[in-house]
Amino acid sequence: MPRPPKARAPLKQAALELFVERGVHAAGIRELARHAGCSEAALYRHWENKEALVRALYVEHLAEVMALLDAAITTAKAAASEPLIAVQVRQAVKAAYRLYDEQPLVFRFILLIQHELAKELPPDYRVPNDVVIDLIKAAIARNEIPPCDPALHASWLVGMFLETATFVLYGRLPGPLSQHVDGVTAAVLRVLRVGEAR
Amino acid sequence: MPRPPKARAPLKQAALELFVERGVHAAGIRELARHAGCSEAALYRHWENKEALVRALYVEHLAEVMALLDAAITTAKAAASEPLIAVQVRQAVKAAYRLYDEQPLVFRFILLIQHELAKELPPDYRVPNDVVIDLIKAAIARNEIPPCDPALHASWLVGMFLETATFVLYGRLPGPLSQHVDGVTAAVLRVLRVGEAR
Amino acid sequence: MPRPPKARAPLKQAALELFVERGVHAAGIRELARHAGCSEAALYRHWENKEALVRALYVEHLAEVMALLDAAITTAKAAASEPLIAVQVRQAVKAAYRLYDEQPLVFRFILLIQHELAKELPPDYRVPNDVVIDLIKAAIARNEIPPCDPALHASWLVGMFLETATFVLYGRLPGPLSQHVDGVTAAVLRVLRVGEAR
Amino acid sequence: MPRPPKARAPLKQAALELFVERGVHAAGIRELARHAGCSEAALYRHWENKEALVRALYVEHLAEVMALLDAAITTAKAAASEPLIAVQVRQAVKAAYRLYDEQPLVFRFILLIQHELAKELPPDYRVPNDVVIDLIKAAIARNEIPPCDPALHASWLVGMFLETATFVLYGRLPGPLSQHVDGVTAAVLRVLRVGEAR
DNA sequence: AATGAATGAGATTTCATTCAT
DNA sequence: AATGAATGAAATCTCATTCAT
Repeated sequence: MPRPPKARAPLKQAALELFVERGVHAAGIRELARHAGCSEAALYRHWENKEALVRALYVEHLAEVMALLDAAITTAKAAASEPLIAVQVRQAVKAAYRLYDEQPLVFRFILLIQHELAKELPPDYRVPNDVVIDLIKAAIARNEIPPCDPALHASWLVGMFLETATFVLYGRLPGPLSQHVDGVTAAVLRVLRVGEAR
Repeated sequence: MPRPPKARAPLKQAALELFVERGVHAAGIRELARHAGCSEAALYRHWENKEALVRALYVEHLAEVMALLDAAITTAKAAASEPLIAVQVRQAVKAAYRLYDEQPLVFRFILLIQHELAKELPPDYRVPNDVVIDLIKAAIARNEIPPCDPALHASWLVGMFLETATFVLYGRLPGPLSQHVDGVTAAVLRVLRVGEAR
Repeated sequence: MPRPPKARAPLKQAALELFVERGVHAAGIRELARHAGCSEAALYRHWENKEALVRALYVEHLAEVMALLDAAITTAKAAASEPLIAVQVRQAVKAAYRLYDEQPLVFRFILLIQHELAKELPPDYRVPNDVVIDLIKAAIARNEIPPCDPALHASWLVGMFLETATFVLYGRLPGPLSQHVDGVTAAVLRVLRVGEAR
Repeated sequence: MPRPPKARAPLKQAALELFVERGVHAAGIRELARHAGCSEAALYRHWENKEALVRALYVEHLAEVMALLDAAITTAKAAASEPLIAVQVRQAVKAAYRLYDEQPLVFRFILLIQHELAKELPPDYRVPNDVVIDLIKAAIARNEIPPCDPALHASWLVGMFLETATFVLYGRLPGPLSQHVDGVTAAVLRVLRVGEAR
């Protein structure tokens, strides 16, 4: 029975904090180790190198988010008053915004490095954007919204969703972010023309 | 009479290109100088250091964008068929997206570093977000859209606008970006409930 | 009739100020030029290079000090109550301390770089220390003080003289330095055993 | 268990040698490292930067000197023929000059950078000058010397003490410095008017 | 197993000086 | 004649990584 690794979790936490606070490149191994309360060499026991730690963090947290979204969307049930897409959007936004409020670092970290890491992921790697596109396609198929370009509309949904969070982050909107779930949902439904389907 | 500066403009151009292509931190002074065809030290005659060059680039191009938006918005005229806000949004989006298509580097550079530099600007510095907020306030005042939270709705407009560009940038949507002007405008107007004002 | 050089004097003044304030090496040509209100290249019109400027400043001001001391010493007249050496010491100290109070930069500059430049001067170059040694030799010859090692006693005179100034400089003693002329003189005379000659 | 530091001591020794020999600024990190037989980066594991190394050297060696002086002064015993102050001065000068003769680098290093570093020390930091001032105050209190301004007289003692060393350093006086202990002591006692109290 | 030391490569920046206008 | 631009060389420092204990 091997003893559990002692430096792994603190390093991940320190990395999350420092990467978000100071940028991935600006946070050096020395700082990381100090923050985590371990040695600099410890990192190399658990990951190949710094870049691998970054990738691992990204992939793991992205998987969390994906699971969150998938759960929110697949468990959604249409109600008498509301089509499925409406419930799905609300649930998804609610789940994501709760994550933001509870673990802002995770959310911000993903935002922060998605652009840098976009090229490194395998091209068929499924990301939240894909979830949204599929969501829209399904709603069209169910005739809940008029036919439209799914990618284009997905970009709008994602944009509204993200920028609300950004505004809260920079203090342009009051937090917690969760209070804006209904607002965002309503706006999204307007963009999708829910209920206007032929 | 000293000789006229010969390295300044090439350095700015090289910075724009390399910062966008490889990231601000990954592009080193050596590379900048090589691209600009000058010595590394030349940079330090024109800017205090690399960071100052980044800031200068950001501020200058941001001013360009602000001028663009202001011009688009102030020259807009309401038509019989359309309220002023609709024309303003279309003009603004069109102007910005044309910039993106014609000088993608400028647009991408601003996108790229806005988060890093947000904190460095003086807190009362007027940024595009402020333009959008004012735009919405004015539309409310003119009774063209129902009363709403201007900052919240601004975040949505900005989000839709930006994410469309991001999707094009990463190949999720086809370019040129200008072809999406009308789509974005229509979606924005739906979010603002143009014409639904009581 | 050539026009008088315009940058020479300001550069010398700026050099004196900055060299004393920040150290000879820490004050760069750029800073010098800015302080002097001229171009960086101007320095090279008037001196071979930076080092030559330093040397020139040193030599010129040292000559001033030497002239000061020589004048003070040669114009001194013995009185009924006081032997010549006593008057000479008082006059010399008075002259030097007045310089300190009126042009502290000159005094401090000489102190500052004497160690660095000691090696560069021609070995027979006459410096204040030599003046003091000669002063003591003459006093011995005149039988005003008992025979002694002139260099050794000179080191003490110079040490007392300089350290008093240093204490004032660092606020360990109150200024102006001139108020300490009589004290230093009296102490010096005790060290020299004036009046104890056999 | 990491490996024990192997570069720290050699770096300190090299710094002492090179700083004294060529000046703090003229001795570069490369030269330091070469002399110490380690990499340039090693310096930065043990000190924040070059300046911190200089400061550390200064503070450490200054503490040595202070301990030396304190020991010399507190172990001094008055004799029938000599008041306490006389013995204290002789012991202190002897101890300090022995240090000079045995470890000239230490002594010269302190002399060399005292002016640059004076400002950096905390204002209440106790330096040799303070020891001398206290020495004089105590002698006055014991009625061994007439009342006088302790700081003023301290400046003279320190000046005589230091300048003797400086003269030896520059070859104006023969070495070893220790041969001048009695001379300096006698001169100091004359300045202090030992035995003239009352 | 785990540490802090050590390192080579390279980053940014400074400098005194020369150059082109 | 006088300037600010330009520059090569070198300075200081940082970094991710490897090493010896």
